[in-house]
Amino acid sequence: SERPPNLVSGSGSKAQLMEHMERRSPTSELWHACAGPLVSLPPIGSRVVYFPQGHTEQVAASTQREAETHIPNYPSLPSRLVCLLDNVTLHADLETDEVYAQMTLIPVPPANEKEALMSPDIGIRSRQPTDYFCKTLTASDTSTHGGFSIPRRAAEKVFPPLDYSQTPPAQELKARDLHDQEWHFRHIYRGQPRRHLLTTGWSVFVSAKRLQAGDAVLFIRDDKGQLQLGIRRQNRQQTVMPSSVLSSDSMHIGVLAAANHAAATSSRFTIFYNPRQSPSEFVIPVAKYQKAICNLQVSVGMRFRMVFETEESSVRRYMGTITGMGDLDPIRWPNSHWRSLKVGWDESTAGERQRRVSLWEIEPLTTPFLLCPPPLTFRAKRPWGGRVDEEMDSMLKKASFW
Amino acid sequence: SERPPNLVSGSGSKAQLMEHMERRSPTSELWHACAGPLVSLPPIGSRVVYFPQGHTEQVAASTQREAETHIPNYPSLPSRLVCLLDNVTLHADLETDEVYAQMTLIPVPPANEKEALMSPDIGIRSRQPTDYFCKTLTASDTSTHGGFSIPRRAAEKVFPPLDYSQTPPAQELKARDLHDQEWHFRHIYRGQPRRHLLTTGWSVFVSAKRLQAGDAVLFIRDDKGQLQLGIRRQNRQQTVMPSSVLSSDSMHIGVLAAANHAAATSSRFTIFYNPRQSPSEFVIPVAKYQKAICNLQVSVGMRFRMVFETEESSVRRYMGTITGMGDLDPIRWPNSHWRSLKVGWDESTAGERQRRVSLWEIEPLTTPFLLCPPPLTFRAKRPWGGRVDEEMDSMLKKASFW
DNA sequence: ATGTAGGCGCTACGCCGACAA
DNA sequence: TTGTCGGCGTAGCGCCTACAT
Repeated sequence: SERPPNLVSGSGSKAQLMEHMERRSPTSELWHACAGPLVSLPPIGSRVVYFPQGHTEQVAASTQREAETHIPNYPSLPSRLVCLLDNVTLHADLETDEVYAQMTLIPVPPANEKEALMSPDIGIRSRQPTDYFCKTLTASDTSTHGGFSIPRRAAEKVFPPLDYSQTPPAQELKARDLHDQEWHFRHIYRGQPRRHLLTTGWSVFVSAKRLQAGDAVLFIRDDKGQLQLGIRRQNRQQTVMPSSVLSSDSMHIGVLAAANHAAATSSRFTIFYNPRQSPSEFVIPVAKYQKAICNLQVSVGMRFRMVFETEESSVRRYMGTITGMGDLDPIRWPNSHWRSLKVGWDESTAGERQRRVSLWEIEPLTTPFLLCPPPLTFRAKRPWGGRVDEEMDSMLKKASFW
Repeated sequence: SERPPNLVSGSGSKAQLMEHMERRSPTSELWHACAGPLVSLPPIGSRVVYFPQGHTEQVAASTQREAETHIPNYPSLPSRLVCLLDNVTLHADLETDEVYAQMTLIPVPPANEKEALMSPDIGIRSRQPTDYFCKTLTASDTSTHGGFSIPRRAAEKVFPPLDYSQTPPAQELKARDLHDQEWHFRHIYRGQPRRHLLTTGWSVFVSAKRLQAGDAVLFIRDDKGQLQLGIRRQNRQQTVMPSSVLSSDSMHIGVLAAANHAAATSSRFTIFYNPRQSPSEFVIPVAKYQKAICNLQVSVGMRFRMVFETEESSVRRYMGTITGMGDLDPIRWPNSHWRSLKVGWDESTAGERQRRVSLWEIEPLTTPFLLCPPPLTFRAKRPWGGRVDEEMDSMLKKASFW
């Protein structure tokens, strides 16, 4: 069998020079594929609820420092801020390819908060791409000894079909990463039994991205038929970032002071949301928040389900019971709904699942008890929403409360 | 001639796993060698003057964003804060080996500021190690084609002497980097004409540290005769760090809010000082500050000298003239001494030298005019100080003012 | 269906002088 | 004195199949 031609990874070598310049934003499809099935971003122009508490949790997770006690209080900063989502841009870290979103928020003046909270749910949940696959790399995939073994169904679903009359069938694939950088691979179907492989070009990709066994790669075919590829690193490393720029305390204070100042002046402020770093979303569509707060009557002992991402990047629901309710931080953030529920999980493997969750994260199993009038457009038709909303709807219908 | 034995870079392979854990702080000698000859840190327990303005300049340099206009004002935060330097720890970035210092400061209550400003100069300037060398890497040094060419004098000064009876003379060198990680090199004296080279082990070091031509390595022999090695990267990259954790605005605000809160409560706060990133030192010994403010009568047209670091990491003085005086930011920081002097430089190659400097950075060429009484211990004997102080002393002696 | 290992060709890494500059 | 190059030997990269799970 003939040797493969000398494929040069086109822009791969020049990449070193451009390493620290972002060329283009990732496509929405690729970004969401990397972010995972649980992540959805509220649409630009919609109203959201911002939780400083959740934001500081993300910073703490990034700096690997817990919040210190000597952080100043901002008595005028409420535990939740209703905001206009002025802008959202998608990004990927230049070092790690970790995805994050930059959001600019404009706090709604307190006088208009109530009204804003009633704004309709115009959210179109960003859906996962359909023609994509994600594979966790094995030791063989990342070793220098060979190439990348493509799961059969994955190759047939997303890669262009091979010409099986060739012996062996092979083609050159081009795929663009989150920074719009192009990578070249030789895709071949060979071996006994037959299998799909990426050979030439794969190792330069692995070493350039510093992939290790346990990390995952992800290929999608976009609506133009072009291939894109992304990375999901194993939780292990996740950019520990001791920063050396700002102390964790100053970062913590910076989050609060920025939000406080923006709230006081109704001016724009900017935050970064790292879906795979942050323990929970801290920018929530008002409708989702409002439904959870007003429509659900929760109580200790109540059973619920909650969605989690599986190893294979699909979703799975875990069952649990509410074991308590109350402020996570009664001193600093009294009367906050952030992680106000203490919960226990049914399965014994629940080691790493949170012991505290927020109202809007759970799907109750009992019929909800309505406390507030629903938003005006509540029964209006709208695009296919997330599962939580969908099930809320069906439950409300069953309750036939009005 | 026989082939070299198979040297394995001892901890180099395991290093991957430990990549994100700091093992030990750099030694003071190595840290200062990497920081360069201009950098000195005030001693723990001494009084210092902290400039929020200078601190935000460093943050701006790190995030590559200029300070935005919509940063809130902190009217109660003065442009300079007299502080007790509670602690200093030395560090090196785990990704880049860039050195930085973590300082914890405790603001002195305004009532005691005047007194604190008069505290004696107990500073022992951290001296550069004597047995060290620093070489900027050439294309040959960093290419995969060969090893590292050691300047002759450098090798003879810092490396253990070779046994020149061998043919060729060679030895194994071990050196620890800023993270106390050990690296192994084969040191050989060969070629026609004879020269010192590092061969085996060098390329793994270059690729692990991602060194490029233009970066510099630096070897020192410490007081126990052990070798240490550090890195000074070319200004080019210098960890651009788009962060993805905190917006540059929030960082900026965080610096100010943290200082403001610490000043208001006389409580400890933490800052990072990146000597090779920051345009200027922003934590100054009170004595140095006080001398510059009180003892110098500066005026437009006055000639001065100022110390800069040369390419070869030694020092050199440039001549200039004061062309103006006034606040750098009259709105936000009125009556600040931070970069209050506008200057012009004699040499036409002054492209990258600052157009604005602070009083304590310059050495005036005229006899100083004393305005305030000197600190009590001013004439007391003290350890060998930095050049600026030394010259100040001699000038004051010549002036024979009292 | 796909992870790992043995076989083995060949590239490029890296050790060596020879030259300049 | 020291930067770069042509020369080469060989380690290990990477393409292939076999085999196991």
